Amino acid sequence: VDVAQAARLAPVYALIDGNSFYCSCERLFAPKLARRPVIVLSNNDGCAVARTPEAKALGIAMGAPFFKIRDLCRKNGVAVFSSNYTLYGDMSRRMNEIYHQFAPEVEVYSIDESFLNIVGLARDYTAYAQELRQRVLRWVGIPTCVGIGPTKTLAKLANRTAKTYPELNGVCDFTDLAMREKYLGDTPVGELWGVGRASAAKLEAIGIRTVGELRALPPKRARQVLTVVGERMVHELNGVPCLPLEALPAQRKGIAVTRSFGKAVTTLEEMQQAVAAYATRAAEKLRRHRLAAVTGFVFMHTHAFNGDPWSHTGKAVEFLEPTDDTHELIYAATRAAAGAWRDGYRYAKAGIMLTELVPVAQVQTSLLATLDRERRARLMAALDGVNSRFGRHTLYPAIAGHRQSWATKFERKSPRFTTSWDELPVVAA
DNA sequence: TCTGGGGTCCTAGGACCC
DNA sequence: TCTGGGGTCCTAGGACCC
Repeated sequence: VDVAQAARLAPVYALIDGNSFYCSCERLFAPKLARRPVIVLSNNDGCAVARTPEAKALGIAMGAPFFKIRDLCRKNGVAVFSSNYTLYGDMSRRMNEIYHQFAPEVEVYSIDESFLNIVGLARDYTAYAQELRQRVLRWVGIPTCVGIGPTKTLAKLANRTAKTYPELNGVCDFTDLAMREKYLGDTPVGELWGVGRASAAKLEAIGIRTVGELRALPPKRARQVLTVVGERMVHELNGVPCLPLEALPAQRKGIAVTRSFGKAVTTLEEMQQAVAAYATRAAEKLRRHRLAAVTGFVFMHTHAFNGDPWSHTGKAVEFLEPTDDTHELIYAATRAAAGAWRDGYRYAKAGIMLTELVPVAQVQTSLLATLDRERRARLMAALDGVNSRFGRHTLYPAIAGHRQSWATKFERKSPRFTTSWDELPVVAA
């Protein structure tokens, strides 16, 4: 294959994603669950965020609160897991390694979806995609589907089609006009990538219900109804690419660490402990991305669900110099938490959002700064080094707390089978 | 009498994605 | 008792600049 020549051709996008990805990761290490319904819960064991087809068939909706479906799950033998992001992240990394063997340009779109530009890499794109699926299944163990198209939007639709129609065997190619004719037209417009509830209602109001009808809309009209986003959509549906493959991730614009509490927080001391722990995590993320924060925001709020009085408060944080220093972030965040705190509420959630970020390499230092930045940076490097070698929570600031009464719930979490020596799977033979 | 044109930056809010 | 977290992009309007 002449990769340089292929790159000059109009792109052919392949979108590959894991089937019920989080559930498939759990099944991989629990083969007994192969035919049983499986769901994975959100943080704090709150809602169902991943379901196998067997679980969907029981009527478990995306986002269903777990306490409402607990009985249903027990009666039907549904295997229920907390989110295990370490495990899912590692499986995702392995899958993307394989994608790079199949295509020179790969865009990691989400933890379980990647776009590949496969133009010119095969005579028969469907066969190529099947080969890719087989290798991922054999080497990583995760079942996938692939959608192919001349634009990302069509590849997305093709992927959905591959999942919907079993006779396609997991691959659908929309560079093939006959395939588009056969499967595309009657798809409800709300299924389209980028059309949510609000846009679907606007389209409905002008009599557009299906993808086929939207495709026939004049682009200028689409712009009137759905701004430039709608205009791009119509072009993409007609095979004119407007969304390029982004192989290099763009610089992050914000970093957030926000969590629901496992148990309501009612004292400022606990709140500051939680906020310090979140600031610690935020600082780790900053350093991993080689970014420093200039401004941010600490917030806390109650839950209206159970009749608790409503309170949403927050306070800005600002740094004299951009920083990625854990202790500087903790100091600012705990002070902001004290400023935002109001007595007498049962807080259910808090977080820190860092909003203005600059690359560490471009930090403008202040004449007034008093910190010894170089020593601080060495300390942070040592901290990260220890935690990377011995596990994330080996070394942490005392204020972030050893006993965390408010800690987010993960009561049904599987082991980190592939990333922790203590949690390796045991095989009996 | 005649009163421009073109641009940036910031913010808030809405919408959407996985 | 129990309802997630972390992102991006677009628009409109105001302030400001030359």
